Amino acid sequence: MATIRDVAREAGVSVATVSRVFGGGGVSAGTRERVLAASERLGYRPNAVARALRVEATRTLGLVIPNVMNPFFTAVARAVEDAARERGYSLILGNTDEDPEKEARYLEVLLEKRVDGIAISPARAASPHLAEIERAGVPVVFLDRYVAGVEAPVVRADGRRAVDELVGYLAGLGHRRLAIISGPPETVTGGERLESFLAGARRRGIGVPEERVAYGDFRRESGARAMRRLLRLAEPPTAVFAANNLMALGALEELDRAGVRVPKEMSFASFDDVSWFRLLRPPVTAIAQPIRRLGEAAARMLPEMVEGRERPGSVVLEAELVVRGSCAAPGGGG
Amino acid sequence: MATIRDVAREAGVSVATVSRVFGGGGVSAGTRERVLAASERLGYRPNAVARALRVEATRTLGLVIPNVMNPFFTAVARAVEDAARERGYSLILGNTDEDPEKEARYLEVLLEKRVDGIAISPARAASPHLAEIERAGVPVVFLDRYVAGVEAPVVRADGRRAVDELVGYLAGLGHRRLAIISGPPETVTGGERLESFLAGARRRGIGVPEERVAYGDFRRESGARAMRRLLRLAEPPTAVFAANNLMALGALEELDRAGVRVPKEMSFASFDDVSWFRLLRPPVTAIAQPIRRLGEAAARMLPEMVEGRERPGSVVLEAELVVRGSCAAPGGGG
DNA sequence: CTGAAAGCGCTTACAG
DNA sequence: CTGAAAGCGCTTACAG
Repeated sequence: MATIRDVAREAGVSVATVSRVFGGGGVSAGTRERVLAASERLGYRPNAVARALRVEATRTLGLVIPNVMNPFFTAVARAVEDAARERGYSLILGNTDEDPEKEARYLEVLLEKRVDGIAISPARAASPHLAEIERAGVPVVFLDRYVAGVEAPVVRADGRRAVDELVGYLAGLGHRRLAIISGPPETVTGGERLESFLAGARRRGIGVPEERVAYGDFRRESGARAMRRLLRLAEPPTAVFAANNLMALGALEELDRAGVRVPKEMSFASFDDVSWFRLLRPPVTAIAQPIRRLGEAAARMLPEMVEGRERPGSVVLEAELVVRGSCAAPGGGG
Repeated sequence: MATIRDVAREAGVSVATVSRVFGGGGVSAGTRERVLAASERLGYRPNAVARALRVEATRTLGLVIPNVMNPFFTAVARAVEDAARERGYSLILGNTDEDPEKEARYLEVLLEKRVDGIAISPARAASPHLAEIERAGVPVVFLDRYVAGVEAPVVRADGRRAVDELVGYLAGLGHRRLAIISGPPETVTGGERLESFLAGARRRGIGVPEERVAYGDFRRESGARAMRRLLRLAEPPTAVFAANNLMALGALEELDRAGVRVPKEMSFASFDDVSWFRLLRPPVTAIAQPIRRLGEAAARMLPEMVEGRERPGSVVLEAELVVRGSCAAPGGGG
């Protein structure tokens, strides 16, 4: 591929002049035209890696998320990507599969590739690489989850109030045997949803014995497994809350397979709302996160930090309970 | 951030030696240790952009898809990302929103960033930039869709047989008023699905008048709009086929909103299978693409081409009709 | 407005 | 095994 020198020679100018034509310096109209014509003839494309080396900025951002297959992250990714593109940044995508090892590898690569900033939803609450990144001065934004001890703004939805509200709703319906399919408690979101569920139940005089807390990993298969286990209990729950959309999918598939009727024989609700929840019979009661607003906030934040305009503060929005038809009074009393 | 010179000075060796330690040249055990210790102390991370400039390879691939929110592309992206990572490549993600302009901008950026290869599902059947990329010698593989005239392998599922089979199935059920919610006919997949649907109907003596061909853009909202239009027809169809998953979602929402009962009052089928189709009542009859195998094929291919081992041939797999419960005899004869 | 030159941080023949 | 030196393709003070 043609280089800036080829173009300079072809146009009869210096490489500095060619650089100015593409970089936006002052160049006379005639010269500019000759340079453009020459670069057209040669099919010249400025080499962004040479430029990045020189100006010490890659115009590239890293986005590290646990799972592209999760519609929540997919929607956030879309928003981030959109805002990044608009501001002239590219996005390197990293899918960690909730695996801290993979996450560590990705962070190393992003560091070596000298990305200008990183948006990350960390797999676990601790990460040595994140501390290194902080030291290296690379702007970081946490998405949905964060790790303590790292000075970086967080963009997330707080689900505690909505989960408490859900528990109240279930209690009001008459449920006393509540179960949760929890995410990993060591993640912020996993821990928060579990704790507010448990606390909400306790406050209402409802005990949730350990056997009715089933731990999953936020992925679909673990949701199915958890539901299978809950259904086999000597005293199965009358209402189950899945702590994210993917585990809800697995749990619903399992209910289907087992022929358990919702909400007649089992009430069900999910954290995260997904478009197809409304199409199910009954439509699924869920806790919706303001995804679009989250994505936009994250997307705006990173370029701001990169360009050093300011240190933005965290953005914490509220998740909302959306009552639909998947919960009813226990004991077939629907 | 520390550079290779800092490490060299700290370890009392030349930069060449430091480079060899990280690049895998022959270095004595003692020297290696001193270099590693020094780089540890300084928190050194090799600068991949300098390396890329020097070796003329970025170890970065571009992935350009029409829509991250489409579970099909999301699954393919995941497979590509996985295989890329395993082979030491990063992935720059580009979301075109089916917009040829956005696609063109992305391709320019990828070209300037000197990615080692590009996997793309083009928005339209023609693209001047793709020709330039070919000239530039950047390896390309087409995913799902391709543009004629560009010499690059394609990885896709051929849906023609399955669509024909679906039409036969519907005809066998007694349907004579067939409708299709088609994708843009100028895309390979849009055109192919529409044509095989029309041809299958014709061959069975069923005419599909123009008013029963509703064009969408492969996105959800267009599916809803199309279904709304079909329902308002003086002679509405008795069976509707949506040409992809997102338009199917929109169409199903519209059927729901209009209170049309499936399959009693309307038979419905979709191209693309999605996990939640099985959870609907009735479960949706669909044409499934072998996504995992497609993703794996694409993922394997690109690094192979980049490393110049060979020019792989195209991979065309077959889509499969999965009959479930959303189609029945017309006229409430379910 | 334009050009010569230094330098961004690496890798890699070449020599020893 | 180790080092000195050239060069990858740019940008940007500095001088004219």
